[in-house]
Amino acid sequence: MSGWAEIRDELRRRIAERVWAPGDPLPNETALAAEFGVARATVNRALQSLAQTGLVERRRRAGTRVALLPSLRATVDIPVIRREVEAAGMTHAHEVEAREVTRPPASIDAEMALGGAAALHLVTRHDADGAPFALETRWINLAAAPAARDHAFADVSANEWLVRNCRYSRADIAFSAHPATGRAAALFGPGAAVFTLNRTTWDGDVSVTAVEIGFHPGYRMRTGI
Amino acid sequence: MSGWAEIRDELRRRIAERVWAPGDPLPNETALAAEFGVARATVNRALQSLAQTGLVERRRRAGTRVALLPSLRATVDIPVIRREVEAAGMTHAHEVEAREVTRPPASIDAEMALGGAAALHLVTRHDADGAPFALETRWINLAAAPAARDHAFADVSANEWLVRNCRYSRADIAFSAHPATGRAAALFGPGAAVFTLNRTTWDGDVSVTAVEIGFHPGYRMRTGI
DNA sequence: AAGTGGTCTAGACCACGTC
DNA sequence: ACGTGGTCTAGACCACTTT
Repeated sequence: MSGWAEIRDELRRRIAERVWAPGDPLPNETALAAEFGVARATVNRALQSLAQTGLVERRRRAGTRVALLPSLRATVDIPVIRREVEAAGMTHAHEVEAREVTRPPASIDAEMALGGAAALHLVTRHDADGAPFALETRWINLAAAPAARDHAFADVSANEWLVRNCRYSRADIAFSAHPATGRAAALFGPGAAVFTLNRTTWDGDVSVTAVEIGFHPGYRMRTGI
Repeated sequence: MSGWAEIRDELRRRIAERVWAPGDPLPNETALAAEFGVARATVNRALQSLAQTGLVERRRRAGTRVALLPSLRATVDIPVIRREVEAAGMTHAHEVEAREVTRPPASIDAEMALGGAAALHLVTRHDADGAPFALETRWINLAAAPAARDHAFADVSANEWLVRNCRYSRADIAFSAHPATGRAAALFGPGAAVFTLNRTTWDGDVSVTAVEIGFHPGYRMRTGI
């Protein structure tokens, strides 16, 4: 019982066994360090790890308490689609179905803060072993990525190209479900429920790209704690 | 430029500006510590933070490199539904629509490793301002939570009761989209696309509960980086 | 005012994986 | 074998927030 991970596990065990019930305060770091015979920094590492998952709440002066309603906090990995397909042992292909420079609809213009400027619009289909895997509808801010205007995105998908050639500092992400419409209905069947990922990427105050990815029926995004 | 967060930001800036391009190695911790005039532990903290988001990859002896394909890694907060509704300024109510002790279908039996034992089956509806918000279908392993057999779950939802009264060490989580069927079709409209969360919770090798929550059309689960 | 967690230091040893 | 990151220590100062 000396590493911070072991101390984390022991604290987690005590919380699970109600040694400290939800809402109860834990001993302070100095006391725990003395009990486990380690430096305070080691206990601090363990407690910060527990706080990150939401199991305990820490406030200066007030101390550390077991969370009353530990809402689960999970880390999801949002992979590059090609990688995800290949990791499943399937062959990935992608095809540009539409590509044009045009003014986006008002909702996209507002979300990307384009101020009425034209943007590059891309519709791309990802296939896994020849079957439609995901349909990607993307807008690229040409002010943030001017080189995209001259790129066909035939070999390298827009996502991979942007990841490699554009910088970004922040991303807003949302998951939802939508009935298949338009092209998605043709690919996935009318009335299919499409798992949808929306992501808007920012470099400082400038939007880089907004993308909506609709996944094939049966797609599951998995994670764990 | 002294705190670990400032050093993290500076390193992130350099990566964004291609001082170190994807795949490039960063200087080692000792060199960075010397450059920034801080202790190595401070640089270590900053680099661990970057590694956690997937921006850099670290291996002993091989050093730290900018990830080739930085797949986005986001932390999603899976809230207690009552909290989520109330946080939106709406009134939460929930109603138990079905409750029985029975043997679950084979898929649940396998997923929860029940070995054919009966479990508590609950169907619960969550409302926000009187409108259906989510439909919850839950199985509770009575071997792990025997007290659940005598609990009506009228006042406190099963989720909150379990969080407060059961321990768990691990959870598998999956998100997907499904067409509304059965009770969900009645609540959300036939053909609605239902954002679905599946979660199985474990205490060691014993499953505690498996729950499927279908959210109302229009529900979005948001996060960011 | 006082006690808590947050962070930093300078040094050390170790585990690991690449060379 | 050896250089890297991973971790730990003992001490210190600080920021914050509650009392």
